[in-house]
Amino acid sequence: MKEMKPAFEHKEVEKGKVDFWLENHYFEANLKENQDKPPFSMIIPPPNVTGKLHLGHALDTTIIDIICRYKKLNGYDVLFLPAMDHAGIATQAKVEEKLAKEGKNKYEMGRDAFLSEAWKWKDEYASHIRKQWHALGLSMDYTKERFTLDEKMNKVVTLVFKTLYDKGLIYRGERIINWDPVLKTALSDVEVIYQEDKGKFYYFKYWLEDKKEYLTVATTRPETMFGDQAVVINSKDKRYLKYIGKKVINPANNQLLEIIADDYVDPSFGTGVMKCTPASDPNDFEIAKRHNLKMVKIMNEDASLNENCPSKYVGLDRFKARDQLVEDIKDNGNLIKIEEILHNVGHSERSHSVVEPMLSKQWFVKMSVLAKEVMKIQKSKNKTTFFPSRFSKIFYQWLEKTNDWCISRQLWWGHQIPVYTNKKTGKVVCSLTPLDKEKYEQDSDVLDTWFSSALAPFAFLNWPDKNSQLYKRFFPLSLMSTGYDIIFFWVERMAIDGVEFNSVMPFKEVAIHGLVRDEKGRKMSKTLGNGIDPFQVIDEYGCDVLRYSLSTYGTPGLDINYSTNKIKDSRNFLNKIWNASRYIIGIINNNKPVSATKLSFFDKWIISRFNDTLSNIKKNMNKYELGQAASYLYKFIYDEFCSQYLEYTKVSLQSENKEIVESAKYTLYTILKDVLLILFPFAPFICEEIYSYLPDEKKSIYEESYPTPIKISASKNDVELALSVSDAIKEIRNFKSTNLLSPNAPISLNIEASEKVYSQIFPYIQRFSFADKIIRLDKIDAKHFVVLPCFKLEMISSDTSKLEERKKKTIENLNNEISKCENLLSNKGFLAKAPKQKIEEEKAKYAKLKEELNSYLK
RNA sequence: GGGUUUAUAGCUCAGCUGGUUAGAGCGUUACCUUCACACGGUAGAGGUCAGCAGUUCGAUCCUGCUUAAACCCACCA
Repeated sequence: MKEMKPAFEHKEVEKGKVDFWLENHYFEANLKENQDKPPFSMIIPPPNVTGKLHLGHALDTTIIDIICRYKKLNGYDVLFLPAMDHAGIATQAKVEEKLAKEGKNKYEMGRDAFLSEAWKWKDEYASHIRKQWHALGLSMDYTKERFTLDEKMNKVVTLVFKTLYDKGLIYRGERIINWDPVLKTALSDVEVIYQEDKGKFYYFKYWLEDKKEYLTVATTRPETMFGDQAVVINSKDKRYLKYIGKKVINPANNQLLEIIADDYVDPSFGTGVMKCTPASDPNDFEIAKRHNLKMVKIMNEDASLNENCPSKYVGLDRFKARDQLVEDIKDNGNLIKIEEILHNVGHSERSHSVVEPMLSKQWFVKMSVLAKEVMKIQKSKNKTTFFPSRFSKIFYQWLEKTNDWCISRQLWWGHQIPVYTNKKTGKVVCSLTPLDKEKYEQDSDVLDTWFSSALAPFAFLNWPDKNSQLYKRFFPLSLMSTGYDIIFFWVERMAIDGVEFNSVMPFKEVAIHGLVRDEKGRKMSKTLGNGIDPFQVIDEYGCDVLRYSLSTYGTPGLDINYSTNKIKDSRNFLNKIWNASRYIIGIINNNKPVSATKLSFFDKWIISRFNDTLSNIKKNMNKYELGQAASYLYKFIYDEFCSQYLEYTKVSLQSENKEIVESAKYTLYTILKDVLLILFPFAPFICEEIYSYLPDEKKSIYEESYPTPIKISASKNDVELALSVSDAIKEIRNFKSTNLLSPNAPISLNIEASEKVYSQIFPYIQRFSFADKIIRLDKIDAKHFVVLPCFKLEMISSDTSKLEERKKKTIENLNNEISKCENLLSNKGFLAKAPKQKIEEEKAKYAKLKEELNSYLK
């Protein structure tokens, strides 16, 4: 028989475990032998194939893995499906970056050659990610891995696109979109991050034609003045009414602009006079539509100025052009002032460049129509439940006001839009299959990455094949677990497509978690250098420690401040379990105890504590309150099982009565095994390892099922006796400590108890008090003693001052409590209105306190 | 402007639909190299539950306001 090491050594424990689980198909769903089990399904939020997984991924996947393992132990046929996301923009940017280092350029290479480079990249990173999944101990069904850009997915995407297109829910239109001038693509609204930037507010003179008067117009983006088509005032703004219909000179290019009235303008903002640049601002665009203004684009794809601007500026970058123009206007005497301001500026989520609102022809999904269906379901009893519930509101409110979704991207890496234009006739066709390249030209754009990941809950289960085993058995998903940061990106869109194509929400429940931050609550970032690499934690402390520390120190929906402190705490805890197990396994000595005919009161006490703990843990696991569940487990294992029970069994194990010894062994063994099963979802490696040392058990802890309450009832007397002994030992230790006596200093004790009680408690008191003399009395006749539920204890000492203090304090506390009770019980309102049970409890408490106090005063 | 969250021990956080002597870990003090564990043990110290009102027999918990912090959405040129 192999021996357990004296400390938990993670590398040795983890070695070969994942392979062992894989070989035995423990991660696989939908196996024949599990067909009669109820299904439970989740998918991983597919990580981007752009690089290493970070701590956020580790948190996300650990939570899901814990839930899946828990469900599996509880008799479910669990599908935990792995997948990766092609991450259009992000991956293309990385591949381009890599090519640039090699001196290559995508335009020179051409689309096909570039895509083959991208696929190489994908293959490389996908294999990295798979290794990392294993390192994280994720029990996903690796035989069912999916990728958002594989061929099967392309068919689904095309079908979904065409269906929506035919229904008129996808359309092409020319509108102001968010343009990323670095990546040279359109972005959706959610891909734009607004942040408060320092900027300048420039005030210019717009002279009237007669050059006698001017209007003051302020702008933050002077370079857009080349696209100005009008100057706008509010029709109720008396200051400017007289100018309506007149013309002013654009100081940027000397063109005449008509002064028009539109109620969009806020008279109280700035000067109340606004310039209108229809092709560079969404609000100006709307005004222009109302007034039939021309829409002149003034920028190229890279946000340099185009030929619609004076030749001096053509080709200049927007910010250089801005400075140049301001200089030039200043030289002409038309600059009034420049104000420093803080304003919200949109940045690209990927390139971080300043987003340029720009007129552009793009593809859109009509969200309002689709969102309504989801809202309808969310108001019905078929709604998806959110944990914590407040996210349901956030989810719903977004649906209420979401704008159309810009889904086309000017990239190559992604699902190409299945729309073709007849080269001769110009007729536009959406087709499920590619059309003849001679006759048709396919739209060169690809779809937003989220367009495909939105289909994941059903597409990954082989939809549209509705007869597919996976789809039939596992859709809708039982639970979706993800961070609150991608509710809008992903959860909303999954709901929208899920409902449109399946008529039900694609997941029954959603559990939202927070983000991982550093110990001071700051975001982890490269620039701050405060990031923690999960794989370094695994290397140093082990996967179980990472998993335990990530999943148990947080509250659902709130951010977790992660620190080495938490890592070490987790390591210490797991080491504690390791050692307790080592101790128990040593006692068991390869003979599985089977009978419990003579349980001691401590055995019964720990069993009742275990049953309570189990019930609390289950309650919280079922609400996905992992931290809460783990804290019940921690308290039980550390304080009750290890610190107390394990110590107390040292008495019963030495008994000459074999039944008593066997019963203690039985209790130790049974609880150890059950505790391992409860801990297993959190820390699978160490639990599987310890389990392998248990005699006569199954091949793997994976073949066990979740613990049920241990069917041995403890009476109130057993529990009180256990608590009395615990308290007595604590009192003695406290006495020694406060008197600066060493813990094993001899002491003489008198105990007032019945013969029966005394015989039960004596061996415990003796062993843990190191008493050299204990005498049982019918009545303690001393000044200083301690009152316990089952007996009284007198510590004999030459210096009783500390005992006196202690007793005084105890009596004081009792008196405080008693007066609280008295106040409550004499309160007429309380007696009239409080629930009867509460009143009874309070009376009982009062009686007990009073009795205890009397015992001291007698 | 709209919305959400947070405020509990020196630090990081629990407190499970209102009644507890308000808890844990780290840190800290004293003691212990006791035969599972120094990645340990024992015993302590440490809290006006941000503030003010209200509801209630009773509020850390519910409501309102105030203060402080974080986040999300929308956005004014």
